[in-house]
Amino acid sequence: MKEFLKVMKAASDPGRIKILKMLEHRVMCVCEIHTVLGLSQPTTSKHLKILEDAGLVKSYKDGLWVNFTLSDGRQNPYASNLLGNMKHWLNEDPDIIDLIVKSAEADRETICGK
Amino acid sequence: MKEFLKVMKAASDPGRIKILKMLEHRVMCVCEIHTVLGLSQPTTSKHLKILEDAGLVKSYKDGLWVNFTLSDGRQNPYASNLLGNMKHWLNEDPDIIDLIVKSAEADRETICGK
DNA sequence: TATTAATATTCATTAATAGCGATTTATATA
DNA sequence: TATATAAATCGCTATTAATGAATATTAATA
Repeated sequence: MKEFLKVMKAASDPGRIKILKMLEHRVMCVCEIHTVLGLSQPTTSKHLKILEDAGLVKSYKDGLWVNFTLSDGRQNPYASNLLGNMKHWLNEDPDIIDLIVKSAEADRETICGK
Repeated sequence: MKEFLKVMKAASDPGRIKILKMLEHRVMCVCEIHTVLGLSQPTTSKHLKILEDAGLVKSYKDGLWVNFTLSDGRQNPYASNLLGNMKHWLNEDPDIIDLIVKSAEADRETICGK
């Protein structure tokens, strides 16, 4: 029950859903995500932690960057199921469409170094 | 996005998940649900409203009683999908097993009239 | 080793949610 | 019409969650 609720709660925030939708298209680092999302870096970092704890995303370091990708979902069946469904959900949502465009343009080299 | 989040939020509370699992087995009125769940009648009523707003359950009146059943999910694809999955989720959870036993024994005629 | 850069953590503030007692509403019936 | 009963709503408190500024941590590099 706890694992299930963790996934549902993780999926209950618009910012976190936007992160999942962006990660469907490509790997992103924290500063790309927070810039595209328009949320502060700490807030974004916390959202990512919640998603990771729920088994929805995973991360790996690359120098100073921390890259996030969608989880393969082998650990958590609820997370796996949600990720599978999400792929054909919200693709017509105007906010999501806009976000995907922006995230495609976002480049850590130009965005993060400022 | 709003409809999706509504379903995820509705599914983020243990009491509401318990309600859904009980309704998989039979129709129940508010007083049966609140008694079996051990939550107050107002709290239970509010949970049911949240579930109904999310398209997860529906209700119909029968005299003084209000009966709740799982929604057929025709209105909301997210709700429909969740209800379908829920049927094979959490069935081994000890709390849920216990709850189903209790809900099977609960009878509005003896419980509610007190 | 000192510095810079990306991310994580801490902290304080505000907003949202769960909970229940008291009350109201709606329906049935004496 | 008066009464009883089931459920919904109101008012309030306590807990949880989201947010960002400030700070700490970690890793690369001058």
